[in-house]
Amino acid sequence: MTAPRPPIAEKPGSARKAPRSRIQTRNRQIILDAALEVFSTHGFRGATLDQIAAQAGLSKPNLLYYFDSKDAIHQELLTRLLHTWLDPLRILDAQGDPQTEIMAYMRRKLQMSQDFPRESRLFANEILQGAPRMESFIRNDLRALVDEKARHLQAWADAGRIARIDPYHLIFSIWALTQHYADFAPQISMIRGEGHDPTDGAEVFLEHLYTRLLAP
Amino acid sequence: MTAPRPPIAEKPGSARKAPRSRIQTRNRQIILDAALEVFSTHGFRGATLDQIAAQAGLSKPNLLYYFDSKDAIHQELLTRLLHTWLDPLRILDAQGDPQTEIMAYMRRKLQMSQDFPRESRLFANEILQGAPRMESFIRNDLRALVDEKARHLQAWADAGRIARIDPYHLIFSIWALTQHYADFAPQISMIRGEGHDPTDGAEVFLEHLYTRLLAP
DNA sequence: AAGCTTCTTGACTGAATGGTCAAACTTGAT
DNA sequence: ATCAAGTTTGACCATTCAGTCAAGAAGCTT
Repeated sequence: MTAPRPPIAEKPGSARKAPRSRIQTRNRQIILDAALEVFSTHGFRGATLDQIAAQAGLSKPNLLYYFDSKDAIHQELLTRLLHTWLDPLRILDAQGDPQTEIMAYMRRKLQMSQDFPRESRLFANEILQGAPRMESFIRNDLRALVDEKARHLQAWADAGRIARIDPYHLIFSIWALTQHYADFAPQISMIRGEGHDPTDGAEVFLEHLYTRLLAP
Repeated sequence: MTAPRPPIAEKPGSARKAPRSRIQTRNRQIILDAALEVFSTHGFRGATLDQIAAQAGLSKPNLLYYFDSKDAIHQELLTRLLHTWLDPLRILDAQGDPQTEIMAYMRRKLQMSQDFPRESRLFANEILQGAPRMESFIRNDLRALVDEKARHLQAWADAGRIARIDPYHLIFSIWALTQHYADFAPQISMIRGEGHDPTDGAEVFLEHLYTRLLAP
């Protein structure tokens, strides 16, 4: 019944690894940057293509020349984000010194909150929505990594090298404390006065906190 | 030019303190409950009246019989939320025992995360959007309260009754840690397995943490 | 400069959205 | 039972939204 349709030249945004021209690389990046801004503040459903187009300084049809759909832009952002999201924890070394390692992990996460607040908000927005687009990532990749690192933390606690605390809650506490400085930055600014950087004093405080928490 | 328009009977949703029938009280509550569910997961712009109407089991025009607009529903939710949001901190007593007071504050906040996760997510969503609808609340009410309590904490620290830590970051840490269990509950569930309550073990962990952090 | 490809956009479409309205249905006081 | 007030909704409207398309503009290669 269905007539065999002739092969159609793929749009550059499409799946296949099409070689990308300078213009494509540049404009895709501009679009992703604009989309990150909009998605991270309004969530997926609250963001509009017109808004992203305006932010990017491109026309809406032009966005859809580079990406197949609103969904595709969002998906690309998430993919790129999740690819690097695990890195700070992955680096945590079971062979290293417990306090140094955990402290360094905390510092890496805090640094990410300072350097990539929009990515942090994008992630937060997804979780608030129930994480429908990240479920498999969290259930598989993230969970496996956390389980592994939690075993190391537990081993350190058992060996008396750090205090006897629940390793999962230790990890959650680092996520909570560091991401708070990115996700709740407006609140912090309004309370502390617009003068400060929201993270002013955070590193000192968190070092103090984890030094005391971890001491065996 | 404009003809003087006759006084119009106000809709029940309108501003003035109209006396409310049983049906009104009941349906307004049903609507607010449904709206809280929807707004807290999708944010203001991502939520639709149809979705709220479906959740409430009412027709869309019926929603707008009880509230003037989508905005009015959201505003009412925020007003109710902010009215009670400060209470746990307000109770903190400068005359009491420092450790007991701070610990009790942390426990009250954690309890609120368990009891009112949707309210917590609504708040988080607003902050992620830059807090446009809560700016004056944060800049005035919240800031004044935090400043006041921070002075008490500072006095305690100066008197050597708790450790010398930045009082603002101490408060932020309590917000971050307790709200994380509400706002990031899906992530926690997916990592720990659906069996647990996300807040399992949280109280013990946080008590341990603040005991060690606060000790002079 | 010619000719081909890549890029850009104005004008459009169908569906969704916030909101209106008049007519119909309930409720409660008499 | 009656009637006015309170409540509910189907049909509708203007706007916004994601996405399409054909035609034109800009790059690239020769």
